[in-house]
Amino acid sequence: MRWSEVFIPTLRDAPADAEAVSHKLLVRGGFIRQLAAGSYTILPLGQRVRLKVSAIIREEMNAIGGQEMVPPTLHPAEIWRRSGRYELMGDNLFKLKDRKESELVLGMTEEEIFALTALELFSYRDLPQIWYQIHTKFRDEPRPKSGLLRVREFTMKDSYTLDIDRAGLDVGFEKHRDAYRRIFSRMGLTALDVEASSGAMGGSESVEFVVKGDAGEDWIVTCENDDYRANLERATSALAEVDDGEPAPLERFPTPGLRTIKTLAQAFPEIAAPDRQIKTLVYYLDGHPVLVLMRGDHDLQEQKLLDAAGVGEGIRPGTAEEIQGLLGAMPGSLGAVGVEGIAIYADLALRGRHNMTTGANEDDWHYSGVDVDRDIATTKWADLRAVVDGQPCLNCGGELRLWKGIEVGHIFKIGTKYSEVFDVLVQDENGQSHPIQMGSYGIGVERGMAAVVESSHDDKGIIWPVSVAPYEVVVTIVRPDEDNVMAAGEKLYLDLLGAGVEALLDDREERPGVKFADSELIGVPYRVTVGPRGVADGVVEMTTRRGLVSEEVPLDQVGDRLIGLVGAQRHGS
RNA sequence: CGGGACGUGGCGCAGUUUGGUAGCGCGCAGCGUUCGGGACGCUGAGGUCGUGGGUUCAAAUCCCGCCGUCCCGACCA
Repeated sequence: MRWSEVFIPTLRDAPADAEAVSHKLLVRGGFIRQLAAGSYTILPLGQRVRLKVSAIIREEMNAIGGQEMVPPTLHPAEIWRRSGRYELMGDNLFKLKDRKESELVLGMTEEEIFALTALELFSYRDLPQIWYQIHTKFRDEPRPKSGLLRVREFTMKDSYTLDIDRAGLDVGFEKHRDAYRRIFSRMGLTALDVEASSGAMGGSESVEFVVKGDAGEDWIVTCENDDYRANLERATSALAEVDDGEPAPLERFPTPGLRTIKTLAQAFPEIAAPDRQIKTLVYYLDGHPVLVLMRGDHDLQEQKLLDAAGVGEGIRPGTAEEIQGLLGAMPGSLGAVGVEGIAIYADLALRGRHNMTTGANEDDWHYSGVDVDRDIATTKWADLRAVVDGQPCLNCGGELRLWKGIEVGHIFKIGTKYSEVFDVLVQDENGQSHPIQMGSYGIGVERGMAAVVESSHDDKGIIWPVSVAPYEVVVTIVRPDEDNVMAAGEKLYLDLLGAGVEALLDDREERPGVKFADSELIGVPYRVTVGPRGVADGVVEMTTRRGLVSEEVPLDQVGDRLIGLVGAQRHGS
């Protein structure tokens, strides 16, 4: 393409409120323009990148036996009601009505649709299957942000595995893990697969692919020795043994004005050190109150509570009034000793502990000598604790590190949730019917693009890897008005095109500085500068975008050099 | 949804406190001089000041409602 003829609206000024680097650079470089909150036009330059990302995904999905299809994104609400997700997804699901007042929804992930399609599978002989689509998803995000990183309409590759049994599901899951590793690596991303919470998707096990980056919204926990990695919503750490000493009797004692873990510990260091206290929190899960017990020096990880309770969303702390009505005391003097009729979730760190201190459900009174197993009617034990930076690794005792990441992919073992709802049954070799085991796997295409920019840029602009670059080479003509220069550049450009290299000819009537700056901003991996200074001597300057290193190359060799360089990197690594 | 901020040519902003009929930089068009790291001169085009109402002789400016966008919190590819 000739730059003078294509639509690449670069900007000198960044959008004022853009906060993520990728947002700024993609707007400035003329890749995207915002239409509304969380809604972007992908401009020609952006579309070239998007198509390359999609192509990589498609190749790798096909390589593991994936079959692409195109289901609708507009669905009857009825289908979502049947799976229970019409309610579960809450306001995140776009809902609308047609002219007949029939209720419709816009797909935000499509387990339901693929499960229905799978109704045409009847036998174990038909399995396994891997089906996928690459197209638009809608989510009514409460807060779109950071350009392409979080939007309301985006392209997702979602695939679904269908298997006769758990073993088959495990195989499909691992195939996806491998495919995802290759996809992200080919895109030039360093993505880590980490254990994650399954959230509203349902299912037993999930792994998230994350790319390190401050613009991300995920907190990731990894061990300094590299043998542990998990999402904070899921992560856990080793705990030092606590010696509780000889059991003492349960006793009430006055604690006037002591309402926090800290002040109580200071007043009664012997019996109320933070790790000797039981913190009692009141939460409402789907409208039902629960008591959540944590060790005094630990914080609750809310997602873990949701997972333990099997609740999709609908979590909130109780208000002071609710708590007063429920337990008869205000926060600061709460406890679960003797409490009945309310579900009690206790963190595993409290298991087997005695000589503990906790509120007595009367303002300004506490209990000491609490034996958790003896005195508290725990409904459910669970790991509810939020990991803190520096805690010891479960596997090796090394220090855990917390860092922010961008979730670029997520793979789930769903199991039979949807196949049971929609009666997707297949017969095994003995003629017995089983609900199909489903897996569900997603990659956000535009978010992936943004993640590449987040992790590959410098103060001049984007640095695209060849594998996803909008153009592979830009031929920059320094003086397009000088015929011999223009002719030399044009010949090189045509030679590159002829060899299959995606070249952009910067033939614009601009000063060299403008052209250099623009090509660096849009991140083309290689630039050849053709100017009067070199053409006279038969040389041009070849510049690699990463590091901006330049060298002089004879004009008659530069084409082959570039064809070789680009060809070697086009597939990604 | 809770908290904070903003809305003025295509982009970035000033003007609002103290009402007087809209300005700067970039970009854009024409001409000329320039041209290996974001040039310069001259000329010019382009604005319902988000929107509806109110106050006033007079509103970008003051008051009220609405809409939109961004940032901080709870959700996700």
